[in-house]
Amino acid sequence: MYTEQGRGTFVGPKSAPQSPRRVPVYQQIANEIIGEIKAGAYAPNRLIPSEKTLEQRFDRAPGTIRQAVAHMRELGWVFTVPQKGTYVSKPEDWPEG
Amino acid sequence: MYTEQGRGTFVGPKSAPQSPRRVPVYQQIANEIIGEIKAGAYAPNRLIPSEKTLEQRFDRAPGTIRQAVAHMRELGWVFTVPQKGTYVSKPEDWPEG
DNA sequence: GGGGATTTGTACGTATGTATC
DNA sequence: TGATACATACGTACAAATCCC
Repeated sequence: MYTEQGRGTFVGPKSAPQSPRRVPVYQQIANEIIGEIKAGAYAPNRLIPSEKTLEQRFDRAPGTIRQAVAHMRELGWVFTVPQKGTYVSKPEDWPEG
Repeated sequence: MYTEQGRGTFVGPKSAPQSPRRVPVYQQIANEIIGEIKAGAYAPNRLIPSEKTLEQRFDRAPGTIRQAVAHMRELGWVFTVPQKGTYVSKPEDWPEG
């Protein structure tokens, strides 16, 4: 049973047996970079590769790369300083820990 | 004096006399809709116009409208249910109050 | 159940602006 | 000055979930 704001309360699983639902490309890219951050490839307060560089590495359109970076930003893994670059957040700002 | 995470601490104004910096179109659109929400044009837990409708109303590209909606979402004015639409948040979730 | 319309989500590619170095 | 880097804005296409007959 769950509630959807403004629509009422419903009974039953929200999406059947949790459909596998494909993972968007931008999330796959984000996950890969996050893995590298956790592995220590990019240190806290240090720049990750530029969006341009990531475009080439993943061979994806600018918008897709921007979405990936935005996703990591929302999760707290990185922060961006305009016209400078995107930095790895302090570990205490990382999710689940 | 101010600090930029990862770069150090600096003295002086960050951008001279705080340049007026133009307001992006997506924020202008968001501000206009937020004004209408505050004015009661769209009630809490009710749908705001679809992105398609907003495109026509503001005569802007889809991406710009999506950014405007995303902006309102980040600020807490609305929430989106995929494939259903974007709803006005409960007033207690609105910013500054 | 079927089919179509609606609506948001994802992804592409391009151009230009603006701040930083 | 020039190169780099992110921000904004445009337009297009298709996917996927929902809703309404």
